[in-house]
Amino acid sequence: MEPKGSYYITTAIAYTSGKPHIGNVADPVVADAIARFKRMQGYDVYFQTGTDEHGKKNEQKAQAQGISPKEFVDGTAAVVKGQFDLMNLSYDHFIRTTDEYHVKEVQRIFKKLYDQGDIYKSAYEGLYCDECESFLTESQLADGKCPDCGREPRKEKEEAYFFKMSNYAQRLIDHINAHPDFIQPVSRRNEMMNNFLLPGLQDLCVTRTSIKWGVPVDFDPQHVIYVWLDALTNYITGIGYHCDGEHGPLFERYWPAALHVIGKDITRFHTIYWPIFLMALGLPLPKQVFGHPWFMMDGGKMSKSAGNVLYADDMVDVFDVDAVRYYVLRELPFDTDGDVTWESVNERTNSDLANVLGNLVNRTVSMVNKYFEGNVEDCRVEEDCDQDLRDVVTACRDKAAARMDQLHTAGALTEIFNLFKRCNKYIDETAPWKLAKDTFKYARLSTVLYNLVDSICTGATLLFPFMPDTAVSILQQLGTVPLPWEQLDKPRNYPTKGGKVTAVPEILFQRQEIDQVYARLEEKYALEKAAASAPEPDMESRVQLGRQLQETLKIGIEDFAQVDLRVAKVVECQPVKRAKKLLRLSLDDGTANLRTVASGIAQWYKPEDLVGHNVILVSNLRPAVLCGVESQGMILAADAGEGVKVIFADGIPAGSKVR
RNA sequence: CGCGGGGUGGAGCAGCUCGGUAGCUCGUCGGGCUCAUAACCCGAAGGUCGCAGGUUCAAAUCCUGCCCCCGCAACCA
Repeated sequence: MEPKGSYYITTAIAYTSGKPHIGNVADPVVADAIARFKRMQGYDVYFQTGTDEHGKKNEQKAQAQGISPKEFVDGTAAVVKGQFDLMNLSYDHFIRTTDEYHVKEVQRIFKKLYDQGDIYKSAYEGLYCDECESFLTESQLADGKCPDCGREPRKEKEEAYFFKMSNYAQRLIDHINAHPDFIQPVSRRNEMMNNFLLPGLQDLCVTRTSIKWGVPVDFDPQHVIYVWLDALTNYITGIGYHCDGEHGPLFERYWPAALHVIGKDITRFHTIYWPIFLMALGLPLPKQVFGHPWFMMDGGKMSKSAGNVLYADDMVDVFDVDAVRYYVLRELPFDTDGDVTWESVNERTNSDLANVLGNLVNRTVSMVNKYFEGNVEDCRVEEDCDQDLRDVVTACRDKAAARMDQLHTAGALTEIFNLFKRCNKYIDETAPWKLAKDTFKYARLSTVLYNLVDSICTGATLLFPFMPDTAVSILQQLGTVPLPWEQLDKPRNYPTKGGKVTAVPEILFQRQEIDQVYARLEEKYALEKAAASAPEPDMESRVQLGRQLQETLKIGIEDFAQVDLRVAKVVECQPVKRAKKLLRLSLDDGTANLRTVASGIAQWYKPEDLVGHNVILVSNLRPAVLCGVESQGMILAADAGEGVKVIFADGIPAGSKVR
């Protein structure tokens, strides 16, 4: 494949104040799909993401937890990285603004800009809240009071360094006018021009003295470099920029960046301040900045306080990584904010992934096995509709690429799914099951299945940048590997003789009813809540427990094997009359008959707490009569300090043997 | 008059830069098929394109006015 040049793509670095939600992982996911697509096309791609770790908020949160800021951000950076990795991101470098090389370089950049007169020392004047130790803007005020603590702010002056934006404003305006694609989508460009550039750019305050957790100005250490000069520069420090001009090889190879993918709220910083910083450093500007819109939930902005936050890991738990990636790439709107709901995620997963794609692969593999024992061969017995199918398939690559060039991941996915839909239609048109009834038509039948498998290979390869695991799984089932880019606009890439599909089709995405989705969520939240409320035993009790365990009689595996443990579902539950402690449970133990068990847990559980849950049953215990109830077994529970906790086995089918 | 974005069949969106048959997905209804994950394929119903004016042979699209919703603080892309 011919090399097509370098392509450096970055996401905004994530602020490490807590666990990122689905909106926060949206831009890395979009960037990942673009990066993977460009790689597939033969570009020399470098993909960087990371975390922004300095600032007051982290300082405060660390203090509240009684740990150092670094300890705090080490923890949250790991959480962020965990979520990113969960989403299967193919970044080449994960930068942290606390990385030493970054900190050092930020200091050098600051010094350089100061020495050349772009940064000057002055005083920041504004409303200051003593309680919160922070400056407030007019728009932040709630009834003239501090929005956090409700106190009256006072006028305050703070010594600070400023960046002289006016030096470069006109150059930037000219650049934006000369490069209409620089800011995407265009609506953002108008906003920047009308609001900030044309009215006259204010100088930007680039240091604070009220913050300690940050990069200190090395020649004036009571000043800490404020967020933008620290955070934005990650895009160059991460690939080895050096102020003295002795850049690392990556910098020479990849700068200027092809694309910064960011959320729309920080468009201003990426399309005004960042380009100006770069001009001041004498560096070329990134080619494009994409300020994507947001996911809304229930029509409002996602926020923890409103309780309408969706987290990637929850979504991955209920659906699947690739389903979540698909949803983000398919539904994250390009120009205006869009809603995300569990219903819509479920709908997309069912209709596009399970029905259209999953079922297509499934029925194709099944038919190849059923009619040809897994062997695919192109007998070239063609009919008219074959060419139409091929036209759609071979045109798909360039259509998808065109959409990707516009950064429309949704559009590209629509093109790819049109290919899969065309395949489903082709099956209907050719009706292989009818051909199979006539021995004379086997050559035609074979051709039809070949065309199908061949088409799906092309579709699956194109799908790879968006849903890597799924693409690979499909290709594996078809007994092949991803195709090279330059083959994708041609038919018959699948080996025309001797191709073989897997013997048993694998379900790619399982359909779920929305009730099941909610049930799984509730279960998950309940488990998390229980886990969070379970206190960790202290050291003393750990030692004591260790002694107890040593003293208990050792038994052999054969002894344990005599106990038959089974998962059973509680179908009914009521208190036992005349008994304070007993509940009478009716259990489905996987047999045709319900089993009655009396359990001494009435103090800790109400009947409705148990019904519908699965528990673990000792099924071969000799029956006993308790308070007039014949108990045919017992269920497992743990003495958990104050109370007793039943051991649930939800999600495991009734009757399963525990061992 | 702070700035910006939006209002298109039941739901969610595209179309608007460069006026000319109103498109997609889901849902609903009817039909087909049985290889397949109750799936797949075909067809139908359903829209005064927020309201009122204007420009034009022609406006969802351009212009003006008005109404409504949402961002521009905080945890947050």
